[in-house]
Amino acid sequence: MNKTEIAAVLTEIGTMMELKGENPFKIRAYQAGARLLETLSEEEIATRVAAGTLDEVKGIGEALAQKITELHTTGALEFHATLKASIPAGLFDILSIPGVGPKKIHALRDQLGIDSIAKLQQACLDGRIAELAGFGDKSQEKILEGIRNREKYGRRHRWADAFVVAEPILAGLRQLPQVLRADHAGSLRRRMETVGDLDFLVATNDPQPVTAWFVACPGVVEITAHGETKASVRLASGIQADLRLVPPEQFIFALHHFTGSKDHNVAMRHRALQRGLSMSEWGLVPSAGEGTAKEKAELRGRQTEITSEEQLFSALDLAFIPPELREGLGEIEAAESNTLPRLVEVGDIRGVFHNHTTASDGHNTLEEMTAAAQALGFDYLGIADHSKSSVQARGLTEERLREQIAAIKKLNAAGQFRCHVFSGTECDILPDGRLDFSDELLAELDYVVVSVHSAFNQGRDGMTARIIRAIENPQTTMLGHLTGRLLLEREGYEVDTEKVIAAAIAHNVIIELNASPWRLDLDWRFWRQAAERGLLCSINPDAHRTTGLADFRVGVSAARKGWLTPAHILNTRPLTEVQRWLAARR
DNA sequence: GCCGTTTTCGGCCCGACTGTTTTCAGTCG
Repeated sequence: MNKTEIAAVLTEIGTMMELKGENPFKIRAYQAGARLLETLSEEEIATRVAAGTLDEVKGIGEALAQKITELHTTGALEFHATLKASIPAGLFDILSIPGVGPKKIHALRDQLGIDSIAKLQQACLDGRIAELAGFGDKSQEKILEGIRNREKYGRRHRWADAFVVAEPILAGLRQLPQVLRADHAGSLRRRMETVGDLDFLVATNDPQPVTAWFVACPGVVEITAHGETKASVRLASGIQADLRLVPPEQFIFALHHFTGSKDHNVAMRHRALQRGLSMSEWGLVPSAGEGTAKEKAELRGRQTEITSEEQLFSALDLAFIPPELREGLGEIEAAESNTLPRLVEVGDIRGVFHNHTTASDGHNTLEEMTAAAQALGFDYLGIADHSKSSVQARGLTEERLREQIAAIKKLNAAGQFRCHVFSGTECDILPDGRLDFSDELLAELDYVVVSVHSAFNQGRDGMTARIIRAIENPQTTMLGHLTGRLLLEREGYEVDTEKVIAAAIAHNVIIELNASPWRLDLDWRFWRQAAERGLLCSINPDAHRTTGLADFRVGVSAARKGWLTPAHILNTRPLTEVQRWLAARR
C-alpha cells in the first residue's frame, strides 16, 4: 500500500472509533498519524518500515508503527477489518448530518436501533426522536431538515464556481461605510479545488447594518441565522454563506482562525502553547495561570499591535505562510526554518500550452485565441487540438493537422501578433499506449501533449503501462490530465500515479497541471514531492474558448498549494528559453 | 494512542452556539 492508502485507512479507523465512542485523544492520534504519513516521502516510509524506525517519527508511537508496517507490507490490517465489520455502513452517512455527532449516534442506535439515514428519517416522522433523553422537538426537526438538505444541497462546489459567487459579495461588504476591513476565509481563501460554503469576515464597530445588507443580498433564498456576530444565508446556487463580524482589533486573529485549515490551526495553537501563549480567534494571550475572563479580555486589548497576518506569524517566530499552504502538511516547520518556497504567482506565467480552436472542439478561431492570449499579456500561445481518434471532439486528420501547422507558420510570419504561436497537438494515447499520429508527423510539431480520452476501464496496471508507454515515446513533450478526473462529476481512472511520475522524470517529460476548474489534474497533493524529485510542470488552461485562457489563474492556485516555484514550471520561462527547451527535446 | 524542562502517568487546542436543561453536554468550526 502507498502512503495515501495507508493514511486513508488510519483516518477511517479514527472515524469508526468516533462512532464507537472511543477516547477522543486516541482518535486524534490516528488522525494525526494519517496526516503525518502524508508528509513523509514514499522512500522514507519504505526505509523506516524496513528498518523498524517508524516510531522515531514524532507523533507515531509503537501501536501506529505496527499498524502502518502491517498495511505497508501486506496491504491489509486485521484490526481495521474487524472494526469495520462491527459498524453498519449507514452510520457514516448519519455522521454527515449537521447537529448529529458520535454521542447522539450512539444514543440513537442504543435506544432505537437506528443505523441508517432511512431509519432515522422514519423515526423522526414517527416522532420517536423527540421523546429520547437529550433530544427534543427542535432536534427532531433539525435532523429532518438536515436529511432534506443533504439530498438537496449536500454537494460541494468547484472553487471557480464559488469564487464567482463570493467576489461581488465581498466587494459589496467592502463598500459599506461601517465595514473597516473585510475578507473571505475558509477553503475558498485556501483555494481548495472544491468548497463547502463561503466564509466572509468583517471588522466593524456597528454590525447591525452589515448583517442587514448581507441577508438582503441578491441571490439569497433563505436566512438560516441572523444574530449580532454572525449571519448565515443560503444562496440560489445552493451555496451556504456565513458572515462573521468582529471588532477591528480582533480581525487578524479571526481571519487566521477562520481561514484554517483545522489541522493548521491545531498545529499553530500547539506552537503558541510551547511559547506560553494561548491562541484563539480572539487573540494571543499568556496561557500561564488560569486568569479570569476579565483579565484575559484586558490582555486581548493589548494585542492591538498585531494588524496583519505577517505580524501574527512573526509573534510565533514564523515567516508568513500563504493561505494556500495552510493545510497542516509541514508549512509550519518550513516557516520556522525560513525555507518556505517563493510560490509561483499569476504574473510569472508568460504563456500557455494545450489550447483548442475551432479546428477541433474549440469555440474560437486560431486568430481569436491568439488575440486573447496577447490581451492577457502572454508572449506565447500553444495550440493543441485533438487527434483523429477523438472523433467526438472532431479530432484533426493528418491532412488537417498539416494545414494547421502551415496556418500557424503563416500567422507567425505575418507579424500581426506580438504573441508567438506554437504548433502542437493533444494526441490521443491509444488503448495499447501507442500514439494516434505517426512519429514523422509528430516530429513536424513544436511540441506534443499526450492524453487518455478512451478505454478508461483498463485497470490500474493496464492504464499505468499504457501511459508509461506513451511517455517513453521520444516525440512526447508533456502528459495531459494524468487521471482524467472531473471534480464532483467523475473519479479519475485507476492508475499508479507515482509510477507515472517516475517515468516522466526519467524521460524528461513534463506533466501538465490542467488548470480547468473541472480538472485541476494532476492534483496539488502530488506536486511538492514530484517537483523535488525533478518533475517539470506546465500550467495548462485546456481552453476551449478565449475566456477559458484565464483559467490558468486557477491552475496557479493549485500549483501554489503544491508548493511550486517558477523554476518548477515551464511556462514561467521567456519565449526564447522555451523555444530552446522544446528544440532540444525534438 | 502519544508524549515528556510536568519524563512512564496524566495530561492532550479553543471558544461559541444550540437545545436541552436548571447547570451542561454535544456539536461545530
